[in-house]
Amino acid sequence: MSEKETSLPSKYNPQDVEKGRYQFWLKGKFFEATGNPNKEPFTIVIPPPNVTGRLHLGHAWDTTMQDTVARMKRMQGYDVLWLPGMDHAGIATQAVVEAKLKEEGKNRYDLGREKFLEKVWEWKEEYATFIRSQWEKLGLGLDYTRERFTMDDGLSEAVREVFVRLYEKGLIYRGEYIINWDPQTKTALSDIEVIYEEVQGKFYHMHYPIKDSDVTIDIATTRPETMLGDTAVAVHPDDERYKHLIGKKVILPIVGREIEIIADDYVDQEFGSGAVKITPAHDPNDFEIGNRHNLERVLVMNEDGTMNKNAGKYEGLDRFECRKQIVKDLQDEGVLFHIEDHVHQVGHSERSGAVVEPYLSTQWFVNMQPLADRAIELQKDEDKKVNFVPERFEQTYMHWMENIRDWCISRQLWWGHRIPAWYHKETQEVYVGREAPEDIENWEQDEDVLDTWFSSALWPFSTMGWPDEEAEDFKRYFPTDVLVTGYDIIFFWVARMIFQSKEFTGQRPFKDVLIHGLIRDAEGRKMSKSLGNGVDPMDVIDKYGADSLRFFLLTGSTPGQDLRFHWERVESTWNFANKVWNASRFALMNMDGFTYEDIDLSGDLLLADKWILTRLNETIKMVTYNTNKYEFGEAGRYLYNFIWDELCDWYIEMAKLPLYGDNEEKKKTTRSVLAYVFDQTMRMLHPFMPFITEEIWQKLPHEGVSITVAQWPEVREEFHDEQAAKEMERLVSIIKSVRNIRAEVDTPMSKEITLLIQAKNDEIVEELTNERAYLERFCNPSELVIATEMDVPEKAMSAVVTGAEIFLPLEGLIDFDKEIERLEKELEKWTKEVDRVQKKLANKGFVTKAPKKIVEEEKRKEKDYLEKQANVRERLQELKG
RNA sequence: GAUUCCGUAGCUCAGCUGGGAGAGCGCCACCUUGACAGGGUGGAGGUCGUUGGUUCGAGCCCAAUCGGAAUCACCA
Repeated sequence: MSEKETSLPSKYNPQDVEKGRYQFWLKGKFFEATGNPNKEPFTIVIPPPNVTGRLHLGHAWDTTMQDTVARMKRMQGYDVLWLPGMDHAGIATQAVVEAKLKEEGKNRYDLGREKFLEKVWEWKEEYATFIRSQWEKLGLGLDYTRERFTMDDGLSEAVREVFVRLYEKGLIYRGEYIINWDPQTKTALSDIEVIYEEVQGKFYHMHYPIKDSDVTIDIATTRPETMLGDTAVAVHPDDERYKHLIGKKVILPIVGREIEIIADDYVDQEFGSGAVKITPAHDPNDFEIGNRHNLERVLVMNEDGTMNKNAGKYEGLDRFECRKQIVKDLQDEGVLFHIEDHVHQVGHSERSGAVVEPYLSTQWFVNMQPLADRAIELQKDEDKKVNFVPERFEQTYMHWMENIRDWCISRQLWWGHRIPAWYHKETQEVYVGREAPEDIENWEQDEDVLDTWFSSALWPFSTMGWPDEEAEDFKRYFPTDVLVTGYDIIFFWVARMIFQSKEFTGQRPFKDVLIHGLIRDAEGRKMSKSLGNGVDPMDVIDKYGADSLRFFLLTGSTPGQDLRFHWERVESTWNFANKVWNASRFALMNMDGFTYEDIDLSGDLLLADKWILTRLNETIKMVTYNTNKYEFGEAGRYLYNFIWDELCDWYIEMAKLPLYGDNEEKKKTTRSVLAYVFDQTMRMLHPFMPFITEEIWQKLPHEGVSITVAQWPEVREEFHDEQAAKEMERLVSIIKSVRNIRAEVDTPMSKEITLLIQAKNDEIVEELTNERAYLERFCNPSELVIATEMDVPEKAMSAVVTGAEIFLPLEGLIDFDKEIERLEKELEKWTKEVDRVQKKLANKGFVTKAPKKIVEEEKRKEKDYLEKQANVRERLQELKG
């Protein structure tokens, strides 16, 4: 083994530790899937971030969880493929590039389609580089040899393949329907891209005059400007109030158009006046009614939300300006007779925030029902279904699938996968195909592109070479093992991946899907640009290091819950990292020249050694178990407690005894245990804090080139020592009691005291005598007596532990009244415990029905408590007497 | 209207498919012990929202109820 630097600076500095480490990993190709046939594959595909900008804390959280799983699996010997990539994010990306153009006083039409797309590609390259550098800072073990982009050739081929196949099966169709129109970005949206918000609006009540009569019919609306497109008034067929009017004509005010009063079951007699204006071109329900009654569809708006020529004198006005005008005019004409406040839900575009307009338009749709049915069916097979973690999200998913609506997939954008449909210039014939038609000069391709999510839905298999089903990666790494994402995109993405995967590969896209929540600010608000409360993960890393950020994210919440960001909590994880650092520093300081080959655990182990190895076993068990269940918080807590409380506070303190002593044999054993425990601990901590653990591990006696490919710790039964655990417990109780009494009488550790330990039997005397050195180190006695029988001085403080009583003769320091008071409290405590246990044991139901193990445990406790109670009582009587 | 989540120490949250209430931060007292003063030791602080039920036993299961949040669907 070559000579190496074994010392560490006294302060943990994440910048120094993390610098260059990622390059070392990449150079070693530790993150590249090997394809090794002797290893079992384990696959994760990254949820591709949008190429619109910086990664936020949500990405950091999401990817850290994936990295943690991937790193553990890699160490466990799997051939791990964690595939990186990015999403072209149609609307979002086009919007930012257009915004940039606007700054230059241009728009996309000035450039033209081709030039504009060149600009977007430039933007994409810039941000892809930026995103990769952020992944690097987070320490993500990604296989860059397989990085993908949703608009790569291969992925685009997959998109066309899926489109064509669905079209050929009749599952994709084109038609004129009411869709959600965003007048700002001038594109159609799918239903889930519309966010409904409660808005304080108005409810306008109007009289529509009935032709050839002096009566009117009252109707109400929240969007009075749409009345320009009314082509009927509908009432319920059974409504006694209106039955006689059915078939009569109404003169549409302002417009003067004659429209019919029709009867339709859809109308709710109870709501409003029971009569509804019907605008088939601007309302989905009215559209349906219009179809049933063969009504004319009158579109009154342009694509940008201004009124068109059908609006007559209102032509050119913005829809909201038109509303104001028309309200005024209707009032003047006496048609509009009442306006009331009305709170209702108004749809807004997820991307632009604009009020969405229900709008008649020709678009492409996916006929969802058959696909959804198959996805629902999939969940019925326990071995083939997608396992949601936490389980409850499966219900959310299923509910959506069971109430599925057709998916509008065309978008009036330029950035994205252009729809593979061509229209014959003369015959208007439609051609859908993987390639353009041969006599291309006679055809025109559809101008529109596909919804971004159409390509993301194929991500788990399009990235692996599909539609080539013989592609090696596809055969080996698909289906993937786990997908990690937030609950906010279950519908957008998770659900769509599942039905597309089922349809095209016949399989689930991933075995597990781990759903996490949202990151919020310290007050619990969503982080958003408008609030300006966002925290840049790179700022956190600059301040506290990636390891601290990661550990905070992993341990900050439980699966499915939201996570609040608190700087103080990141700081406290930094403290933990610093603790790990300094404990390792101590270990290294005592390991000069010690090599991995020198580790020898076969010698005589001291109590502390046996105990820490037992605790290590337990920790390995719990960390592995919980990480496998994606319970990173629990796993992290086991690591934290083991390292801080057991390893640092007890083991290291106890190890100082042999390390600072002159028994070379014992020193070597302790060094072995230290080296072994630190090695194993660093490995376990590595998926959580990759940088610091690699740094320390490299300096520890170790074997292998990188901790990233070191073997994951295994429980070693030969190290499990129940007896040592018990003895350690007694020892710790004694030490803590002494500390307590010292605190009570204000006697710091530096002052020596006399310590008398009266053990219950000879075995315990022997046991404690063996551990005498520890007692001396931790209690600092001038005199230490351990015996079964002894003259107990009257003037002494005392305490009881299991199997022994301790006395500290502290003449002059003791306030006897206070000591009696303290012991009485103690007695009360044990009496209470005894009562509780005895009551439990006297309960026949408990003894007969509770598991044996529990009953035995209670019996053992009863014995222990009775003994302690008796000892305290006796002592109290002595003092009083 | 349907569904879901949350309510536990001053604050932020854990609590492992029911078996004696935990952590971090904050607070109080003490400690310059040779890895760490961003440390150590000791301590205070909780009717586990409320009420019922199931059970030998409930923070955990069931029902109801109060309060907070989210998602979906909505009547013009």
